[in-house]
Amino acid sequence: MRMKDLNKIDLIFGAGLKLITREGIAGLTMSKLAKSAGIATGTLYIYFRSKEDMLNSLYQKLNIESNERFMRGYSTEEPWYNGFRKVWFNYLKHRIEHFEESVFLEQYYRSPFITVAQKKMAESMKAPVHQMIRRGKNEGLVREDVDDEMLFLSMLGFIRELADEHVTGVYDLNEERIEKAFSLSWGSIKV
Amino acid sequence: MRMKDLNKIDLIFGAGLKLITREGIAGLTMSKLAKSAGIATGTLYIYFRSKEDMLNSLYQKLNIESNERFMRGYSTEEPWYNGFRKVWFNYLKHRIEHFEESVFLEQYYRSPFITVAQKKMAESMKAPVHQMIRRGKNEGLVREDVDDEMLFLSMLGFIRELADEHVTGVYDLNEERIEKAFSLSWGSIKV
DNA sequence: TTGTATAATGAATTTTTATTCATTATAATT
DNA sequence: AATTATAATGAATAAAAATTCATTATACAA
Repeated sequence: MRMKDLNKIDLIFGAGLKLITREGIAGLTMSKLAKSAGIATGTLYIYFRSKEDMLNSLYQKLNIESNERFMRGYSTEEPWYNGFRKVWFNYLKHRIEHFEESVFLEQYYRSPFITVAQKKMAESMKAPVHQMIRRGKNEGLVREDVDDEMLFLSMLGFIRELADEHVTGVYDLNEERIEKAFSLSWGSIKV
Repeated sequence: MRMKDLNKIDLIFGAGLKLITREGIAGLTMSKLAKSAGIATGTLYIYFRSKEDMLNSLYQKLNIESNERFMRGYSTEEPWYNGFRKVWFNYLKHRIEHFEESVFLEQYYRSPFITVAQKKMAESMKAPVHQMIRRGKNEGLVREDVDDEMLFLSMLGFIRELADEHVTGVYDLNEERIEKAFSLSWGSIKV
């Protein structure tokens, strides 16, 4: 008995992300997807029930994966500043190296495909970063006069713009600029 | 001889933006659009050659309108800080009051519909804000050790996140929080 | 008023896209 | 090596969406 080729799912996902980055979810068709993945259109339906199912699965996978990456290497054992720095760099690295995923996640969030449960889940994923910020406050390292969410957004928004412009070739990021950007972020949240 | 009803174009644009905010460009169909605008599908084709033409026109209009709003009231006659504050508030106000437009502009940017010329134009729209930042440096008010684009992005990214979360009901913005946010932005770019 | 050019309509048509399915190929099992 | 269950194919079909067009309604001009 022949088995399903599990690599094929990743192959499809990869091709999908590439197409979506170029022309959005609005530009994605099943035949383009199959062609780009180098398989027959019918094969798509062996791995996914429908186009909607394919997009749902992709979202599910990426949402978990990417949120896992943000906190990688962070530990409450380590000094707070080190952890914060790690998370900041993780996030920038993530937005750059997984740019296509970010584009997809944002588009999917405003597509006919997302479900209510998925919207809720996305929201809950922010918890670990909030915890980190609160710890920074408790240790007297982060300013208390600005609430957690605002601090979070100032960091997140900045990194996001930096990465976007870098990837699209508008603003080239080098080691020096990245350090500068980090110190800008840190400067605006530290006590 | 009966004339075209020019209000109808805005009616169509308005209905389009509402639908796109909810389900993205991927979710927009001409029949949904007509229904939502309260007209017949055929009527859409009196005002626009095609769906693509409709989206192009909408983009063109919004891109000009929204960029015009950012610098509204800014003048080199006034003290720099006042102008900066004005632009900062303009931008936040814009992202909140014209949230649907922002969603559309971003999706359109990664859709099969955008043209190369439109991409270039979008880039060139940033010039006035850059000029403002340079003026701030010349007057010794803005830190020289960070380049214009980075300062721009730190401001832009933060405002954008704030507005998004506010509009989607995740983070409620009040007078006090807005002032706090502005001082956070200003604090990170001032000398 | 009346005529007329054009706006508006929505069902019919065309085009595009998603999905199915009969057929072939292939990996695992005996 | 033969069997077999299922993967893979891509042309055929179904479904959805864009666009057209014959018909009707209406604003403007004479």
